Parts: sequence; C-alpha cells; structure tokens
Amino acid sequence: MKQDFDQFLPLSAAALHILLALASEDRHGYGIMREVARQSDGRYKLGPGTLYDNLQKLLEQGIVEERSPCSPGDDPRRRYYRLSRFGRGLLSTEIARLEGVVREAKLHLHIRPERA
Amino acid sequence: MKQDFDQFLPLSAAALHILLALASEDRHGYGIMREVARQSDGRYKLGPGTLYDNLQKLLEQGIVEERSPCSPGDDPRRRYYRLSRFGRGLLSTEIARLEGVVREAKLHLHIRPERA
DNA sequence: ACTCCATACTCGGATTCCGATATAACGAAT
DNA sequence: ATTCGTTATATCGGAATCCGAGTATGGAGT
Repeated sequence: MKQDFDQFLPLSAAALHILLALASEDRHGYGIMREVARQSDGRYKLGPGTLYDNLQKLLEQGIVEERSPCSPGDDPRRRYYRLSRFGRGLLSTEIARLEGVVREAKLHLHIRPERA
Repeated sequence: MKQDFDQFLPLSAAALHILLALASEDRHGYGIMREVARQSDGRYKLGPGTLYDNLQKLLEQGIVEERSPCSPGDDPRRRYYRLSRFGRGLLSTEIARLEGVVREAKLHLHIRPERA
C-alpha cells in the first residue's frame, strides 16, 4: 500500500525541525523549542506562535500524536508529543528528497571544504 | 570578511528551488518553472504567483540579478535571471545547513535503502 | 485564420509565520 | 513566605508568503 506522502511535501522549515526534534524522542512543546535551537546551533529559533500553529496542524494531519504523560514526578503542565508511524515515514521521505536537493546542488556549486 | 547569510536562512522551499534552478545556468521565468519541475521529478511545481513573488524579493535582496538578453534570435519576451555572487554563497551555505539536517535525521531514522 | 504552446505578469483569498503578550506553576534563594 | 528567574502552555493579530486562476501576447505549425 502506497501512502500519499507527496501531498504533505515539501515540509516547511518549521515543520521539518519540529519533526526532527521529535525523531530522537518524545518531547513537550517547550522541549521542542530548545531542541530545535540546539540542533541548529542557535541559528534557527521557533517562537511559540509558529510552534503551536504547526503542532496543531501536525496533530490534525496525524503526523504527530499527543502522548499521555506517563512519568510520575514529571511537571504536570507538560504535554508530550510523539511522531506517529505515518509521521516517521513522512520525515524519511522528506529527508530522502532533501538528499536529492543536496546532490543536485553539489553538481553546480563549488562547496568550500568545511573549516575546523 | 563575514557576510551575514544567516538573516536570509532558512530559505523557503520556493526560494531554494529557484536558486537551485539558476545554479546550473541563467534562465528566464518560465524556464525556471520547468527546471524546478524537472529537478523534483514533477513532485514540486512552482506556480507563477510564487515564482514572481519570490523572484522580486530575491532581486531586491541582491541574491538574483537580471541579465540582458544577449543571444540574438532569442524570444524577445524572455527576461533572464542569474545567481549573483552573493546568491551563490548563500545557496552554498544553505546546502551545508541542509546537509547537517540530513545527517542529524539519519541518526534517528531507519532509512529504507532506495529501491531500483 | 486558427490553434496551441511559450512567456510574462497580476490579483486576491488562503495560509503561514512569528513576536508580543498573558497566564501560571515550579525551584531556589533569601 | 516572598520574590525571582525559568519552565511551560497558549492566544492574538498584523505581516509575509503561498499559489492557482486569470489576463495578455507572441511565435510556430497546419
């Protein structure tokens, strides 16, 4: 069975980074913000507006699910989100697409070697 | 000297694909549309609205320049666009950023081997 | 003349972005 | 116990962006 990932692609920068933050582990909203900043080395920061707009849409689309807060002793304010199976497949597809973009770009750009 | 690429990043999907189409050669608007569709294997199509909105902004920002139509016998309606030196550097930076995203994602996803 | 495709461009509604702001609980220190 | 900085969720509304429908015209083929 073929899933129609294509209608959700390409992911916006915000959605991509949110899914990426959730790929490593389930996180709550604020944790997503911190993880996105960390992964991008502080160059890309998600404000609360962008975060919750996107989270709501991702939930509606079944890409992300809300998880019950299982751990006792955890701050009860937190609402945890997790990547659904579908979302994981979608992210994989998007990453494969981005690899193609990178490959194409390298055919035509002189990339400087990374500096130490 | 350090150029402040960061304020332009991340590129939207539309801007990224336009720059990518211009990386290989100078093109006119309609040609950009076709090249973007070709590079993405028809999965990502740019409508004229998105194209000209983006092109105008990229021109204002000095990322893309308009080139005089040099070739005689060419359709005189065509307006050609070219990646500026700054734009080329910006695209390189964005590609490097995307490589980081891909690398990060692969740490946490089981990517299926590509099928033939 | 007619038709089809290439080409540039505009318009306006829909979507998305995103910072300012509100609210409040937690932890630690005084 | 009060205060303060941080953690945390959420909304609001203006700005930016997306994006397809539509307009217009030129060139090529029949």
